[in-house]
Amino acid sequence: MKQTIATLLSRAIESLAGGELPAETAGIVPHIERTRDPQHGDFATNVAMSMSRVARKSPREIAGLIVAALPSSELVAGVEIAGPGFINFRLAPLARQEEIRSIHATGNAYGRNESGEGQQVIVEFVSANPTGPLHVGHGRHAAYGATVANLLEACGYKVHREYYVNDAGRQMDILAASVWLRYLELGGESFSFPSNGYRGGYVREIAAALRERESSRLHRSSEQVLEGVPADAPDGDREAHIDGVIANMRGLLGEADYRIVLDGGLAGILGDIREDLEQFGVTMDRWFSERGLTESGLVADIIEKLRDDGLAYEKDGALWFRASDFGDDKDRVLVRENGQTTYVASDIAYHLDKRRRGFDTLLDVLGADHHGYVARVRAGLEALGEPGSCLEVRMVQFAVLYRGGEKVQMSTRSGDFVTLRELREEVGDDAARLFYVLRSNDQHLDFDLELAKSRTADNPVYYIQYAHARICSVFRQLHEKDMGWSLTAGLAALHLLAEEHESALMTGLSRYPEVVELGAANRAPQTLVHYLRDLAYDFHTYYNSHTFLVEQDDLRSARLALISAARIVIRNGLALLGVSAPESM
RNA sequence: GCCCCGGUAGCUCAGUAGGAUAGAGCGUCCGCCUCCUAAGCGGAAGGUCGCAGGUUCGACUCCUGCCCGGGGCACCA
Repeated sequence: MKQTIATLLSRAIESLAGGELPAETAGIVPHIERTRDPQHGDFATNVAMSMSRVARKSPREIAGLIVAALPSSELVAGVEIAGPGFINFRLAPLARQEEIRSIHATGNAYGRNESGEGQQVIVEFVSANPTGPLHVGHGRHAAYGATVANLLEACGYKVHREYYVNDAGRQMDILAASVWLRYLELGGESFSFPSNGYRGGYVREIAAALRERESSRLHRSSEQVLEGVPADAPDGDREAHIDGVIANMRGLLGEADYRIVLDGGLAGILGDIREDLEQFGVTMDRWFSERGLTESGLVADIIEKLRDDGLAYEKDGALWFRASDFGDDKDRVLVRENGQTTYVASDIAYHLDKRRRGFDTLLDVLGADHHGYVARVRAGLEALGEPGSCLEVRMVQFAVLYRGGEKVQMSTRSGDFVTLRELREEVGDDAARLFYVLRSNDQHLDFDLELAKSRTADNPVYYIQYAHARICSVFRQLHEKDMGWSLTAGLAALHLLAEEHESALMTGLSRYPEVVELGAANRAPQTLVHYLRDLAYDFHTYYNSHTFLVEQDDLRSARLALISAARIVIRNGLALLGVSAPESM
């Protein structure tokens, strides 16, 4: 619909450019928006005001020229110049009727568009360290990333969803040690568990599975494990303590068996995360292993390249990347004094790999606490000859759970944190998916558990779903009352729908494609949620003021054609959000 | 100290490239079920868009400074 107006305007401007308006105005793409006040019609453009400087004419004068040059259209009922130079368009009822026909004709594809022009975008999100189950913060990343990916896909982008698995580094060694120690406990050993180890119940489960597979083959005595290990906190140093345990473990088991324990822990946790996400409606196209990046030699390659290009230097026994030459605050270590590469090196290699796989846009969804990471990865990409602008980062602020006005405490220590799985079980997947994207990603989220569970109008999930269920219910009533209807007849009789509530609902429906496009362009799923709430409102008001199942055949069919169009749009919108559209509630 | 996010109605938040009289939900107050689901609908009250400058025909929106809240500034990831 908006497109129709855009086309008319462009034609008018083209015909004027080089004549009554300067030639430069030909290329101007008019900005068109919905009016806020119905008195101003349906759409408005400020194009006359924005070109007044170039055209050296007053906005109202330009508006007059454009309006005069506008091709006539049966979809536009009126055009007027208002205020400082707005051009307002009032749509003919036919335009809204055509949109309802279009909804029925395109069905599940209604709202999809090609604004993405087939650009390849990789959306990396969640990417939580595989050291334990996902918690509620990751849930927001999952819901946000998945919804943005869905929106982009609906706009014709080629989307790839990816989870970067940090399966290298010290925290994996700590995980391996934690699993092994629990395994030893199951074999009858007793000792105090390292304060720095992973204490969650899931570690015991993984240890039990390891026991199942390996029996007592990997058993060693606690004396052997703790031999020469510095004391743990509070008396000693917890880091030194766990490192000592890890070192002994590697020595006692040998590298192959050490790897068996570590991989068992990794596989157990990743399996859990994957299942959790899939049940949450979030499916990754690929789980990209950090370790694989090192093993393939890419990390070594980029380090060598940077060194060869003079973009890395030795200092204090480490190898530093000149990140500050590329806009970062300071230079970054690529290779530590101990010879190990850093996560910065892996991250740069990883993002270069994304580019090599052909992605135009690298969209990273990161926690607010990772914003410092952006400058160094971008610096790395630029140093390797890639445009820094290909990296787009969206921050997700923290989510805080509330239960009846009380903040729910979350602590990652001691393993009593609230997991995503617990949240999903408590409020349900639909409520969780929608609540997570209810607010802008830039905004801290207060997640009210009681509200998410409540079955009242306050709860946007139920409010929207209820509109869908109600429409389905009307069709069930239709059959119970033994009345009939015909979509063809209904679409032919749409001109009968002249009530205020009816045109409001039609206008609401016709906005959907614009909302999808805008939501994708701004990576802003909350736009879609707010829209669906408004649309549900338009429906509920209509429902309350008019009976659909009337005796008059053509009117009944027209109304049912309208509400079934609403059903299609609600269903499509909820699908993008990953929320179900129940037929009854 | 530097960097990132936020500050809009009592509360939680929207606000599309700078546009016309700043919106929604909740809460508060007043109404509506012999009728397709009251998980709903109608109405009312409620604002110095953190503060101060600047840019222009026009600023919640852009720029500068300041105040408040959250987060980050590792040879951890």
